[in-house]
Amino acid sequence: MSLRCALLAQLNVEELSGYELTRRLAGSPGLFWQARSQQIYPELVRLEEQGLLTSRVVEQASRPDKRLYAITEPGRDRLREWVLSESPPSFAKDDFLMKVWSYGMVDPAAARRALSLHRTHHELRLARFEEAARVGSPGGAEALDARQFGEQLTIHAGLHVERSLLAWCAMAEEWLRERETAMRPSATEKGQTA
Amino acid sequence: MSLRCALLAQLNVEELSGYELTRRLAGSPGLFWQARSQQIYPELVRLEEQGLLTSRVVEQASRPDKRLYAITEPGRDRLREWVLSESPPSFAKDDFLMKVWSYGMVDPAAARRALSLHRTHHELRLARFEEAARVGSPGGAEALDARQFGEQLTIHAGLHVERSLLAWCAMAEEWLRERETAMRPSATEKGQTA
DNA sequence: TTCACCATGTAACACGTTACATGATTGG
DNA sequence: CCAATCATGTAACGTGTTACATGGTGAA
Repeated sequence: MSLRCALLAQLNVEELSGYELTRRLAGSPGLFWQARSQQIYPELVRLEEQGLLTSRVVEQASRPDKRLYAITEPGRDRLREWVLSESPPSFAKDDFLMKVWSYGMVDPAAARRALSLHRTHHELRLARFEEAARVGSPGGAEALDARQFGEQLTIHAGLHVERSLLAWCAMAEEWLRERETAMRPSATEKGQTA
Repeated sequence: MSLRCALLAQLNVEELSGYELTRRLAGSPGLFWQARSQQIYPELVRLEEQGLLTSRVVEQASRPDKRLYAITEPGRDRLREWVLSESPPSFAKDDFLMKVWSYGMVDPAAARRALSLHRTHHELRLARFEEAARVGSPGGAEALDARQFGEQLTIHAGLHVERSLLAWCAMAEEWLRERETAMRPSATEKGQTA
């Protein structure tokens, strides 16, 4: 439903090919919304059928030909409407937290290792967001054009979330360390229940 | 894939019916993983076919009979393995942030209204997490049993994330206010591009 | 020559949501 | 009598992933 609108949002800025859209959705917007080419190409066809996009083939020497998609007026209308529509927050469906839910039932030391590995993922993501923030706003806090403005907002959302999750990881590791030492003396069966 | 394990995690604590599991996954752990009965019942059947669960029918007077599911040893093995397995962070696929990406292209005042509505959702969720933290750890910081330990960890993850998102909302609303006033003087065509 | 990049797809499957369907008991 | 709660499902659909498939160009 909203891959549809993610594509419209990109094409609202400029004309792009399916290939280039695929690359975009692995870049900065892809930090919180990724999609694969196999999903994108058919979706573009559907959007054109619905009149939200038009396309034209551009012949290229020394490269395969490509089909450039452009947004139409109905497409812009659809996008505008969608952008301002309400959306419930979607921090639901988290694999990792479902695992953490059982951390009281496994060996605390093993849990702590898993957690610390997970933390490295978030450190990496934070670094990516920081990089994106630097690259995306060269003129500093102000002087953002229309596209950069929204992009920077989303990047900062990422920064906020990643930092808070790293803080949580530190707290959780501490909890596990405490649990570890609290269980050590009496833990003849290694404290495993799960 | 991990609804499977979400169910195993619940049943690792106690024997439950499909109905009760449905209720659980709309409660405290369900704050970050929800599933509907229509998905749960068939999944339980599949898990039993695979030998990860067993079930027995309990006849009830004055209530419909119910089928209680219990985890088996292979089920526990599967769960243990899953709990400690690596999972990449999953803050991907966020509808709302995809919308925010286009906030530079719509009327800033309208965007700010949408954002402020979104903020109320997060305020509500934060309140739910705070309530869950209070109810779930009556004995204070320590004295958590095996189940409460993991549950509290996940609840605190929720607390961290919700607070950071509220901070971000405040920042974003401020950005939009600034953009609003910056555009107002020269904005004869109301500043809409999208 | 081999690898990476450009460029576009199809097919099968897994996962999740919506809508529909049934039927008993308890409390207001 | 009506609504809510207990209890369990089926069917259709939409979305997303994995695997498979093709073929040209440019650089090392």
